[in-house]
Order: sequence, then structure tokens, then C-alpha cells
Amino acid sequence: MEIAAKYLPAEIESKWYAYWMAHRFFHSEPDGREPYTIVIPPPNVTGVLHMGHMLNNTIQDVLVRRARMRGFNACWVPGTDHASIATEAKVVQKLKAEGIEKSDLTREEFLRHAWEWKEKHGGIILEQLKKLGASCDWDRTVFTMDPAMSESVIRVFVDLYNKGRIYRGVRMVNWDPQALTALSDEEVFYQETNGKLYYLRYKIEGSDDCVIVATTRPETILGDTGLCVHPDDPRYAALKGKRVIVPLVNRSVPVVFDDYIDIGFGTGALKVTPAHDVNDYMLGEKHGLEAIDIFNDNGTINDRAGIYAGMDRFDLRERIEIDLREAGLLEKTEDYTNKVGTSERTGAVIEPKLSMQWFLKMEELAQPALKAVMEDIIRLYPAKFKNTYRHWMENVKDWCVSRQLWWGQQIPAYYLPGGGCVVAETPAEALAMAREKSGNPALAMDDLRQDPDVLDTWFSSWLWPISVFDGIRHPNNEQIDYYYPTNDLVTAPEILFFWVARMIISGYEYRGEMPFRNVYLTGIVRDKLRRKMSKSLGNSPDPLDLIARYGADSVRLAMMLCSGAGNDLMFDESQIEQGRNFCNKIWNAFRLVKSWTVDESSAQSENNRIATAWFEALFNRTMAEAEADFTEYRISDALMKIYKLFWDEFSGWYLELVKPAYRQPIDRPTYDATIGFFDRLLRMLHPFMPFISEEIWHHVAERREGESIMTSPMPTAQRYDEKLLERFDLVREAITAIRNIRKEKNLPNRDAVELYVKPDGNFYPQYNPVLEKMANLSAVVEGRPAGLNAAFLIKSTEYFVPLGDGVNVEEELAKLRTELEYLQGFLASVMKKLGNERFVANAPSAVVQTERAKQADAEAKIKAAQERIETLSRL
RNA sequence: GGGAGUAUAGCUCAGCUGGUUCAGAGCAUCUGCCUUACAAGCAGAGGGUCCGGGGUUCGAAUCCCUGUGCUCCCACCA
Repeated sequence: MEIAAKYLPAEIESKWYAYWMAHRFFHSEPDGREPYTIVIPPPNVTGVLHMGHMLNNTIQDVLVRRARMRGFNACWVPGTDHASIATEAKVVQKLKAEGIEKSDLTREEFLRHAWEWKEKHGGIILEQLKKLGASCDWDRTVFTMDPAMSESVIRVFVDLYNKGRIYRGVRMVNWDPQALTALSDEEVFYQETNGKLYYLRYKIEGSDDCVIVATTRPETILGDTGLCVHPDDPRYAALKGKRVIVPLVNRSVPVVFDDYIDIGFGTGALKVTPAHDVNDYMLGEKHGLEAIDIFNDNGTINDRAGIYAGMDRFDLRERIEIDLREAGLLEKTEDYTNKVGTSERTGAVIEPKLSMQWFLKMEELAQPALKAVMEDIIRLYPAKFKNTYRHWMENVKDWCVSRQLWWGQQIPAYYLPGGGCVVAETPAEALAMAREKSGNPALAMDDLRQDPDVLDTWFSSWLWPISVFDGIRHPNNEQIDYYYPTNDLVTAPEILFFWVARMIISGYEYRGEMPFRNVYLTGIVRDKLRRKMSKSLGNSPDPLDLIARYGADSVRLAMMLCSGAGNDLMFDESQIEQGRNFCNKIWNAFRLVKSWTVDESSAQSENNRIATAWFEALFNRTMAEAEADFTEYRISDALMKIYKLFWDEFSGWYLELVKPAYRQPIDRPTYDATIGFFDRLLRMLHPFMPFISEEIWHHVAERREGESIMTSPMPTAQRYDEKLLERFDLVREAITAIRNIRKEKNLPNRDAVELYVKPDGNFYPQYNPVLEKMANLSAVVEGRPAGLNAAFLIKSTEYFVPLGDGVNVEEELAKLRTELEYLQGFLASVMKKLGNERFVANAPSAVVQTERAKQADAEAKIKAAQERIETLSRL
């Protein structure tokens, strides 16, 4: 059969993915085996695959496939996140393009559009994961707004409310006066804006003196309820107990003292407008100042601002400036640039606005979660994130769980007509509670008003490892009992707090147990300029395009090769080329082996016997090293070792060693050993490169229908002959040295040369067949050649390659002398160390031993060099 | 402003409790080779003030102090 000289992934990938799906290899159900569970960090339901997903999901797939091959009942639960902010924004945008404003729709109408959008786009990202080769149990696909999920979320909210952990409180939100909605911090852009700093005069009550206050927003004086200065500021010491008059408004407000104030900024005096600035709000809380909200939701001024009512906020600023100037209350203005928050959606300038929000008390809940990580019950990889984690958990703030959106789980709080509210899982329960609470049995559902806000998206995803197994609603079901706690979580460090920490908290609160044992924190995928890859920058390649051009295995390999845990990944397409080249290498190694014919009668040659024994040992050593890497989640290191094992050792040395001459057959034992090695190598590679390994695995031996490399057992490290590996390395050194001589002396590779050896304890003649084949020797002769020669030393063994004419004796001598000089210097440094009594006394004996060995080694080499100089000089 | 991390070859990184795997790997570069599996390859080679400055020690890439650069998280300055 003709086999393509280059690996062509496209057909092979779709063929095998379909095969895996048809045989339900990804599916898991509880059984007698030990489970291995990963829950996917659910991607945004309306998102598309980006490079971060590629990295993240490749790692998960490597872990899952490896666990599956190691005999675990592996279960990787996929799903998507409703991502209320991002999805709602997209739906709003889409509707806008159709000429529909969100404000024109009822909540129900809007949600219908949103669900439609979700149905249309929600599956895309999961389909993309399949292209990558992800072995998720697709039968278990979950969406954070599935009825069961939402029910779990609501149940938890009610439970926490009943436990007294959820409360309502006031908080500043970013208000978009154009979209008439609150925005999350992520949706606010801070832009450098040229504005003015206004210096206003506040009259001190009962005096003609003034305090000058600098502000960028003079219009907010309408909401001023205080003036604040630093307690240690000598300029304002006299203001103790005084009140000042707000300009134009003529309101008398107290002067308060707080070390929040930056004495050096402006005049060191701050006007306090609790309703319109976050910091002012904090000051107001602290000092008991009233909050006067002067804005309507659309950014115009409300009735509390007296004569200015109805004006737009920017018109008001100009108007106020004029009025202040006329009243002589404006000291001066200065040009000033500051950062102004604007809406990502509408571009409107954000108005900080007070609003009622729902909060979850965190401090107590956080304790078990803090402890679990600090005591390594849950391990973070890399461990450096423990510090960051601790810092956050020790200073955890209450979690604002309400969002002013429609897409998400609506908060199950119902307000009574006469004030007060009830919190219940269902409207029916709420009604019953409301009737009881109000003492009005006639109360109807329509009399209750449900809180319009939805829950923060993280409030559903923090339950993810439990809720995907329905463990909130049915805490003792078979699934959760079997799969929980999960094993590994793979995610980005950016969401360590938002998501990981909170999952740990909910795990302890709702299962009394950690949600996962290990957290692998990936790096961030950046471009060559170290910029984070993002859609807005347009610097992210399309992952599907990369897969189409290079194959999924190449892309997976590229992601894995350069991504130690927690290290950012500087993405460059050349890395994928490296992956593709490796695929090609594997492919061609397979082509070579496939081309061999077997001679059943001939016995295994000595050369082949050594080769197979050597590779057997090397395979086991590498396997053991890779296993050790895996236990520490050093996945890139493990891959690099396997990569080198295949490319350098198997292809470069082993195959070259056993490769028969052109069109010559190979003996049966060697052929079988080679196929066996290939089989095991493919299985080692499979978690990283599932497609090509499956394809070739089906070619290297006869397989039955339904067999798959992904369900075959992962080889395990066996005991191996270390001595053999050490000795073989000496042979390889000799071969490299001979190749060097050939290159230096221009001895063509195809011309066989003789090798002379002065055998000693470090020379093993049984390996001569290897030497002969790999270095193309005509013979290995004991002793020293008569004429001119090139020599080298390996350990204590001297080797010589006889040379014809054309050797420059002077050049050789010069080279030897510099080498001798270096050796003598080296010996001197070793002797100095050994001559230091404190070193000999204090250093561990092993260290002293190695120094003595260095000494002996150097002395031997010096002796050999001197001898050669003598012989050469005589010529 | 508060906190954390990091600095090693041109690039991306290993280097664990100080001591022969102490200066490493992969990629890139350079030099030979179209050698019947693979030029997406083979064989070789070069490349470093381990960020600067102090200290501890017989001994420091490794531990301590300090300066500088970069990155991230949180809070964002009237």
C-alpha cells in the first residue's frame, strides 16, 4: 500500500472522532472502578473558541485521556455558562441591529429573544471543542440555566438567606444613563479625558472666611452633604466643629475629619457627595452624612435639585459654572485630565449611583476554604498562587450577588405591597409566606413584586462541581456520591477568586468537602508582543483555522510544549510548525517500519539484540521520569521527554541501528520488538496527540473493530538496566566524537574508517557492532595506530582514528596544548578546593568524593594529553 | 495607592532542601550534507556578568537586604 510521504490530518481526525463517539468511549457511568473526574470551566454559551480555550481544554483532555488509559473511570463533564452580562449585551446588540430596543420589550419578550439566540449559538463552542479532540462525556452536557441548574441556584440562595448569610445593602453601581442599566466593572472603560478642575468657595458658617474645594464635577454640589479635611492638616485645624455653606445651594453641611484625605491634592479639602461617588459614600457612611441623589435615571436632574430640575447633567455643569462665577463663588479653574468611566455599550459617561443590592456574607464561609488550601488538602499548581489566594481569602469582602439584568436567575425575593419582602423557592411558597407575614390571606400573586434583578453569573458557576451532578437538589444521588469530589480543575489564574475560591467555599458549605483535589492554573496566552490575546485587539488567530491548516494534534502539541503551569504562553505560529513537524516525524517513522519485510528464518544479530535491550531500558527510564512529571503536573516536561524519546532516541538512534540495508529483510524478533516499541510509544503519546496516535496504532498491528488506543492501557515504567544505559552512552559519545573527526578532517561518511582503542575498564567491546554501524567503521582494532591519527578520550579510554596524509601536526599540537592548559587550570581549582581544610571538614563527604573523582579524572586526561604531545612532537 | 509574582542563551523556559546532571532543554541561528522513512529531514557547532549593588557561607543562579525592570490582582484619587 502506498502511504503519503506527509501526514495529512484532516480526514483522519474526523474519522477517529466519529469512531470514538460511535463507540461511546467518552461516556462514563458509576461503576466499580475508581473515578477520575474533571468538570470543564464552562465557556460562555455564546462565545467562540479562543486560544485560551485551546490551551485549557488541551490540558484537560491530556489529563482525562491519560487517566482513562490508566484504568480510571474517567469522566469529563462539559457545559456552558449563561454569562449574563456578556450574553445579554450580545442579545441587546443583535436586537438593536434589527431596530429593537431592549426598553421596548417586556422581560418575557426579551428573554424569549435571548433563549432563541442561545439555541442558535449555544452549541458552537462545544462543536469546536470536538474539533480539538476533547473527550468530554457529551451526554452530560450542562448549561447553567438548565431548569435543574437554575433550581439549584435558587435553592442555594434561599438557603443562604434563611441562614442569615444573605442581606440587602446599599452599594455604588456604574449607571449607564443612556442604556438605563447598571454595568459591571468590566463593562466600564476608563478613558483619559481633558476636563477642568474647579475651585469652589465654601463659606464657613458664622464667618466671612471660605474654604476652597477643588472638584471636577461642580454640578454635584447639589448633592453635597459634607466637607472633609485631613485631621492633621494645620490649614484646617480651625474648622473643628464648624459647618460650611454649599455654594448656590446654601445648604449648611458639617465639616468632618478623615485621614482618607490626601493633604497634597487640590486644596486638601474634599466636598462630600455620598450619593454620587464611591469614596464619598464611604465617608458619608462613616461620618453619618446624608446621601442626596440629584439625578434621574436618564441623567437629567431631579426635583431635589430645586431650580435646576429637568436639566441634563452636562448642561447643568456649564450652567453651574456660570452661576458660580456670577455669584463670586468660583475661585478659579484649571485644566485637568482625569480618567472618566464610559459605557462599553453606549459610550455614555458612567454615573456612579447608589442602589440596593443583595450581598452574601463571606467571612465565615471563607474559613474552611482558606484552610483547605493552606493545608494542601487542595493543591494549587503552581503553588505560588497560595499566597495570592490567602491574601484574598483573609481580606474577603461580602459578595454582591445581584445584577441589574434580565438574562439569568431572577432573585427569588418578593416585595409585599405594604413593604417588606419574602424569599422563597417558588412563587406559590412566596405567596403563602407573604400572606402569613402581612396577615392578609386575600393577598394575590399580582400584589407581590418579584425583585427584578438576576443573580451574578458566578452565583451559578460557584456550584458547578456539585450542580452538574445534581448534588444540590439531591445531595445523596448516586452520581454525586461517585464523582464528587472531582480530581483536577484546570483554569486560568485570573479567575482564581471569582470562581475557584468560591467553588471551594460552596463545596464545603454544601458537601462538607472540597470540590476538587488539584487546581492547575494555566498561563495566559499572549502574542509575541506580550499582549493578551483578545478579540478587541484582533491579535488572536482563529483556532479552527489553525486546526484546519496544521491538524489538531499539531495545535495541541504547540500549546503543551511551551506552557508550564502558571507561565504565560507567548504564542507564535512557529510553535505549531514544530507540532506539525513532530507529527510528520512520527508518520515517517511509521512508514519506515511499515516498509520492512520480515525474514522468519534469520536469528537476531548481536547489533539488534543490543539495540532492543537498550531501547527497552531507555523506554522504561523515560516512562518513569514522565510519570514523576505528571504527579507534579509538570505536563510540558513530561511531553518534552516523550518528544525526545520518540524523535532523538527512537527515530534517531534505535531505528537507525536496526534499520536493515535497502530492500533487505529484518529478523522476526527485532521486527516484533520494534512494533512493540512503536505501540507503547503511541500510547504514551496518545493523551497529547490523540488522532495521529490512533491512526498509526491501527496500522502497526491488526486491530479488531471497536478497539481503540484510547481504551488501551497506558504502559507503566518497569525496572530497567541502568548499567546498560550508562555503557551505551559511552558508545554514543564515541560515535559523536568520530562523526566530529570526520567532519573536521573531511572524511566522507560513506567511506568506512578504522577505529583503534586502548581498552580499559570503561570500554565494552560487546558494543562494537553498534560503533561500527553508527560510525561506519570497517573495524575496531585494539591498540594504537602507527601513523598520524586523530584521538579522543572518553572517560579514561583512548580512541584513535587513523588519518592518511594532510594532517597538520602543528595545528594538532596547538590544540592539544590549549586543552592541556585548560585541564591544568581545572585541576588547580579542584586541588585548591581540596586543600581548603574548612571545605574538607564542612562539606558532605559525597561532595568531597566527587571533587576527588574530578581530580583523578583530570590527572588521567592530563597524562594522556602529555603523551600525545610527546608522540606528535616526535613525528 | 495596597498586595503578589517574576528577572537564567536571540526567544520560551528547567534548574527541588546552597556542593558534577552547575551553568541546562526546546525552538531559533550558523556550518556541512538531496545518505532509499522523513529537507516538515540528517550530522555537527557557536551562543550566558544567571537584572544591578551589597551581605551570609569553606562554597551562592540558589538564602538575606537593597535598587531597577516587567507582569498580574484589588482599590482607583477629589
